[in-house]
Amino acid sequence: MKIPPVKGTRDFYPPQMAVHNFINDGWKRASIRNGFEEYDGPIFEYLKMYQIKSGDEIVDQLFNFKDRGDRHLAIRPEITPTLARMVNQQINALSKPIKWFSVPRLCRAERPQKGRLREFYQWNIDIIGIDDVLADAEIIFTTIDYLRQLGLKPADVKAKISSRKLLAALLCNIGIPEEKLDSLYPLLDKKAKLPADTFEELLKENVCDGAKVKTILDLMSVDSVEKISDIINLNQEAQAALDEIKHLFDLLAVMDIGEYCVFDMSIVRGLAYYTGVVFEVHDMVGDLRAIAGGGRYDNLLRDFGGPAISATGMGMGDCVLEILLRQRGLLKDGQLQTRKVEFFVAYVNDELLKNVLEITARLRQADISTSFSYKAQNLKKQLKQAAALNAEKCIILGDELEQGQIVIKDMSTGEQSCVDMGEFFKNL
RNA sequence: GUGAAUGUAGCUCAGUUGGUUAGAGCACCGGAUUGUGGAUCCGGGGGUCGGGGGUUCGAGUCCCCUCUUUCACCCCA
Repeated sequence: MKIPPVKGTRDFYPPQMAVHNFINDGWKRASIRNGFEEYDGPIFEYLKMYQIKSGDEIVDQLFNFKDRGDRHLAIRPEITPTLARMVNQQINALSKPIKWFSVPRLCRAERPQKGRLREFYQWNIDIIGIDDVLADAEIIFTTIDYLRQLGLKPADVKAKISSRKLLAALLCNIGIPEEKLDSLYPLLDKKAKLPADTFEELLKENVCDGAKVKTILDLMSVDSVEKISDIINLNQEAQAALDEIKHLFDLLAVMDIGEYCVFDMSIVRGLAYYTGVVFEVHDMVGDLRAIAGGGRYDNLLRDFGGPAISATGMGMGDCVLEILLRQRGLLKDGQLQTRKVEFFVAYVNDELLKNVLEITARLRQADISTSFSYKAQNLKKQLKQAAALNAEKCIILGDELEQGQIVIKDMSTGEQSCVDMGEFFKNL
């Protein structure tokens, strides 16, 4: 009986594994050079953990099950709750700020579509304990630092940045009641996705005031922080939020990623728990879903039973990223080697197999990758196999061995020389 | 969860209005007088045509159901 792979999962054959490692290694290097430490947690947690942050509706969006002790568990759909739990558990022992990263494998029980599978990897970086846009700037910088290092230019990707705090203050400023905000956010978040007239229609239904709708529409389409004060008179709270985001853009410019960053009021993020700066990284050419998203979530640790400590972070999945890199020609099939040995030991007859094994074992003990043929096929075959393994050099064992000599052949130049075996090992 | 499209060798696809033992390229394996590689040539293995049911003398081809994949919606942590 043939069993197919599960819907929305991927098999990583060596070439795909090479791609995965390429992405994963880049994430790790970017994290480390930006001063983050790696952590990880279990791949399943109590189901309840995910309900705290996302509500009960989340349950059928994730893989959940009961263990034999009747505990309701779920495979992690995100790692932020685990991070909150881990940090809370040792909050007094951890030196601040906490700058941690992780590349968890996550599962969500959704129907797969372009750039979204049911199992994927997501790079997460978080800074906990810094209530300053400087930390948000660090998060955005690290995100862009990685993308830029891959070869993506400002014309390819942009971080669209806004602020929940600013949005809330502005909406209150124009007279939207505070209790209405939570229902308004998901609608505003859809602005880019809906046709302009549909969006306006829905906004009218929600706000029921023509003048306010007009102001909101004007606000949502501003492309720079400066223009906001042209549209409405700012109260103190809104002014403070505005100054904060201005400051953030100053910092980003100083860090030399200004070209990659734009202010965009329509970035709202669906989730309720964001409290300050929010951002999404988007592809500027195609119509891919967001490459990365993040923001400040100052209440989350408290919601998980810890102290009120501010936090800000970012998540980037591997699916959209891979599509983007392929579209831009920054990742090509066959570009990444899956096979590579330094030495391939060839031999001309079966009596020499012992010598082959001896030499191979010695090289491997010296941490030099080495392979050989399991059959003493003709030399042509063996060199062909060596080439297929991307061997740098071949050692050829033949009659010369009687004088303690081996032939070393450089596979890229084709040059070969006869050397004394003792000398060879001495010079390794 | 809703809707649409798709499914023939490992991969990319041919397959005539239903008609004999279902084909190609690439890949894989093996050979071309056994001590020199990525080429070329020759040969080989491999498919219950996604699965099940139906119509028919006869189904890869037509009908129904189901599964997969893809795309969009919902959602997007």
